[in-house]
Amino acid sequence: MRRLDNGTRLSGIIVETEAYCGHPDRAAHSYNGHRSARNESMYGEPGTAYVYFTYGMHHCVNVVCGRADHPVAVLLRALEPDEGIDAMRAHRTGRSSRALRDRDLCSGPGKLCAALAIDRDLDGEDLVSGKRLWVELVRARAYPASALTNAARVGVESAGDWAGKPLRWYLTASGHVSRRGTRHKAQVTRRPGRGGGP
DNA sequence: ATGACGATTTACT
DNA sequence: GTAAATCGTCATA
Repeated sequence: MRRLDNGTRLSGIIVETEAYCGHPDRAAHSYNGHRSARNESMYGEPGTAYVYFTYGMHHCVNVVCGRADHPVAVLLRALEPDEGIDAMRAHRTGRSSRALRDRDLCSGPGKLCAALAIDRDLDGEDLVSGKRLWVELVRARAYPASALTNAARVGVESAGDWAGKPLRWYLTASGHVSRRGTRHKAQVTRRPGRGGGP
């Protein structure tokens, strides 16, 4: 993923994602066909950015993957910082003067948005041909399916049957994923289906 | 108009 | 481990 922020280039390799599967997915903002000004971009063309604001202080960014009017999207949960690391650190440094390590800059959906200066102003951006924020295929051959871990999504405990579905994907060996150091339920490494995986 | 609640992060015990 | 921070959105009145 790359960002051009007032002339500063910020980029990172996507190492963790989660899928949100539209109408039937109780954890998705588009559950049961919910549609409002907030999530309108989920109903856009595939490749559209869906950026939302949550908990009164954080932004999260998704890549819309379903056809127009099919509100399916993939949440970007972590990046391995690449370009513009100093600028990312500056964006992430809040009150604490303690310097963050590289692996803490983008290891969460809210963190990566702060690091790349992503907010609602970028909601609806075309991530294929956008000039401010876009996704490129990089180093694709370096990661065989066996390098991926497939697990339950984070923060969707109240989503009933959908809470436990293995829709989170991350590079097993990456030191840049979210929730390091916390134990989670049994994870199953699987071969991704068509279009699956980060 | 009012109240509850987040696809989270951070600080603190 | 638990709790606070902080506000747009949505359901209810």
